[in-house]
Amino acid sequence: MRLKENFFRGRNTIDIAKDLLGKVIVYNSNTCVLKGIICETEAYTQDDESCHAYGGRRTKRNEVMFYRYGHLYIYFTYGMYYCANIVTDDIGKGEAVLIRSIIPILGKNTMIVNRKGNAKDITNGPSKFCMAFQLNKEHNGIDLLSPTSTIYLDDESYFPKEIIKSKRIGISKAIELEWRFTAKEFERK
DNA sequence: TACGCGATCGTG
DNA sequence: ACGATCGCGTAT
Repeated sequence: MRLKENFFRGRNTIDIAKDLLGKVIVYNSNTCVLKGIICETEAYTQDDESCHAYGGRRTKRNEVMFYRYGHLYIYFTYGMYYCANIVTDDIGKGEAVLIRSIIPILGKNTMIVNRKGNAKDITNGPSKFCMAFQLNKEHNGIDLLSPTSTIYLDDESYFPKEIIKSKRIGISKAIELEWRFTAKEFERK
């Protein structure tokens, strides 16, 4: 069942980051359907120095972070890569969750092709996930909660057996916060 | 207009 | 451990 507004409404970003573990991200492209179980996330809040929208800082790049929860914020980094986030708060707040890793459950062959034929470790990193799903700036600002959107979140009853929290990686500020969440195994209920 | 750096990845 | 590679944010 597709996730609806009530998954986000009135809830804080940290809790949403945890609850996204086990949810399925679906992409209906023109040519195929791709699905993966979200298994690693990182939370980024407004009062978090390493967040693009820290202190309400609003730029052309991070504009989508200030949209309502459920929108997809995709940014370009390191001159080569994209990272995908899900906006988690109300309009004007600027909080989001980075999708760091997924487990492919449908369209894996297509993902391998999208990853230039490299069949190993195809989706275990934020930019690897974007490459496998061919997500780029064209998808920035998509509303995952819209009934007609080609990308959306689905609850297919996968539940993490255990959620491991740890420090976020690849950042230089607020590194002490344990806002990275990982689930290694899931059970279907 | 100029410059330094980055929520990464792949190779060695 | 390190190089690739370029848009963005900040300073001039």
